[in-house]
Amino acid sequence: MPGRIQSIERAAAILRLLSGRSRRLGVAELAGELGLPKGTVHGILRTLQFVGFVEQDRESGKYQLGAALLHMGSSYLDGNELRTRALNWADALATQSGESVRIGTLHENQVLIVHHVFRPDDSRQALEVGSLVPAHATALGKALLASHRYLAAELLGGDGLMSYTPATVTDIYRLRRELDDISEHGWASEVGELYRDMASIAAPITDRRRVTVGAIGITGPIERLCEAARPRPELIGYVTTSARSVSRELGALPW
Amino acid sequence: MPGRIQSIERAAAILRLLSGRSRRLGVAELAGELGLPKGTVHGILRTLQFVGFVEQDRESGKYQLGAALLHMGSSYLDGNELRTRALNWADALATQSGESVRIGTLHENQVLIVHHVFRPDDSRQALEVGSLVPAHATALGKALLASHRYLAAELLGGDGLMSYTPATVTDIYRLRRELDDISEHGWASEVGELYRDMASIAAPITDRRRVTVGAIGITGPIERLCEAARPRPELIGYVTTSARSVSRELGALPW
DNA sequence: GGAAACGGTTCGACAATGTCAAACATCGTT
DNA sequence: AACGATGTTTGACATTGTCGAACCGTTTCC
Repeated sequence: MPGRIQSIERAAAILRLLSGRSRRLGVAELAGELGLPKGTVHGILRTLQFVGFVEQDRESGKYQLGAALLHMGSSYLDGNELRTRALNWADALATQSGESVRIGTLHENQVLIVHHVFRPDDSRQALEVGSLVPAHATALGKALLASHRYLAAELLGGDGLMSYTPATVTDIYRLRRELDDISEHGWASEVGELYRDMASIAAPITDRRRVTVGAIGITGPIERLCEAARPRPELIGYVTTSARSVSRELGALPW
Repeated sequence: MPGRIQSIERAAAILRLLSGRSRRLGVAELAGELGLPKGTVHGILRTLQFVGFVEQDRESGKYQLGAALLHMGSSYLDGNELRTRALNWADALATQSGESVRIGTLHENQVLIVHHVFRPDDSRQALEVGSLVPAHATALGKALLASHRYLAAELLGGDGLMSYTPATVTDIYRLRRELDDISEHGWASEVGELYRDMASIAAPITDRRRVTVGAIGITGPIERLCEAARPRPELIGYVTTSARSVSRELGALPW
C-alpha cells in the first residue's frame, strides 16, 4: 500500500495554509484554496480543533493554528541532534565573533532556523527559531545549497529567484558559479543581499556519513562583518572552525 | 455529523506520543501504546513523514518529530494575539524587575510558555517558549487556575499533585484555599515549590470579555524575589500593573 | 427594512477510503 | 543457522470519510 492517507494529507495542507501569511482563514477560504467541499473541510477542522492543532476565533468564526503545535515544535528542537550538539559551539562562536549566530537546515527549499544566539552585548532582538528564510539570499542557505546541488537545481528551476535588495543574486548562472566556489572553499557569504545593510558568513555542518545536515553562521551589519566589501578573514576562520567542531561532534571523521 | 475523523485523531495521538519524553519511537512501540495494528500505524507514519511532520532515523528506523512542526509552532506564535500584544510589556517588566519574564496559557492542564524574556543582564539561559510547566507549582499556573476553577477541579480530581520539592503544595484543600486568595488579591506566587531555591510571582491577563486568557510573571532566586519568605511588594506591583496593561491592550475595560 | 449574499454548520447516502491481520523482508542476536 | 526483533507490504473487507445540498445566523446592500 504505497499510498498516503488522504484525510491526513488534507489536514496537513490546511495547517500549512494556516501557517502561511494569512494567519486566520475561514472554512470557505480553505475549501476554495484546496478545491474541496466546505463540509469536508469543516469536518477536518473540527478534528484538528479537538486535538488542539487549530483554534477557532469565537467572534469571526475563522480558524488559526493551535497551541499544541507550539509545544510540538519545541519538542522537535529537543530531539534535534544537530541543534543539541551545536548549542555550546554556537555560544562560543557568538562570543568570539561578537555577532548573532544562527543554525539552519534546508526545509522545503528554504532555510529553517533551528537555533539562534543573540549578539552577546546587544539590545533586544527577535528570536528567529522556527522561521524560514530564503536560501539564495543568505549565507546559511548558500552553504546548504552548495552541498545539495540536486535540490539547488530544483530551486533554480522554479519561477525565478526573488529579489530583496539590489544586491540579491537572481541570476541562476551567477549563483551556480558561487555555489561552486563555496563547495571548493568550504564557506559561504552574503553581503546586503537580504537586508540592505546586513551581511552574513556561514559554513556547512556534516554528519558521520559526510552529508551536509545543516549550516552555522553569523549575521551582522556590513561594516562590522566586512572589510572592503569582503568578509573579514578572521570571522571566516571562526565560522569554519565552529562548523568543523559541530561536524566532529556529530560523528564526522576529523579533517 | 458530530464525529471526528479517526485517522487524524490517530495521527495526532502519534505526534503527541512522539513529543513526549521518548523523542524516538518505533512502529511497534507506537502500535502497542495506541492498541493499533502495526500496519495501520505504519500507514499513518508514512503520511506524516510525507508531509514533514515526522522524520525517520535512517539507522534505527525509529520515528521522531519533523521539521515542519517547528515552523508551524513559530507561526502559531506570530498569530497569537496574547503574545504579540504582550511583547513590549514583557520587556518593560523584565527591565523594571530585573528578572526573567514568562507569559503562559493553560494547555492540557499545564502551563504552556508562549513568551520568555531573559534577565536583562544575565548569563545565557535556556529559552522556554513552547515548554510545558506544571500548573500547581508555578505562579503562572496558580494565577490561571484561580480563574478557571472548573479546570482546576478537574486537575485536582486527577491522581494527586506531583511533588517537586518539599515546598510543593500537594494538598488539594490547601491549594484550593490558595486559589481563593489569588482570585481575591489578583496575584499569585510560589516560593521554592518547583525548584528548591527559585520563586515566582504572576498575575492573570484578561481579554475584552473579562475571561482569563493567560498570565504574566517573573521568576528568580528566592533571595532576590522575597523578603522574609514573602514576595516583595514592589515586585508584586510591577507584575500586576503589567498584567493590567496587557489586559487593556487586549481590549479589557480599564479597571 | 427587507432580501440577498456570505459566513460556518449539519445532514444522510454512497462508495471510496482507510483499516486490519497475516505474510514479507531485513536486520542483529543467540 | 535459526531465531526473534525490527519496519514494511499486501489484499479483502466494511468501516469511514467524503460529498453536495440544505440549514441557520450575520452582515451587506439595495
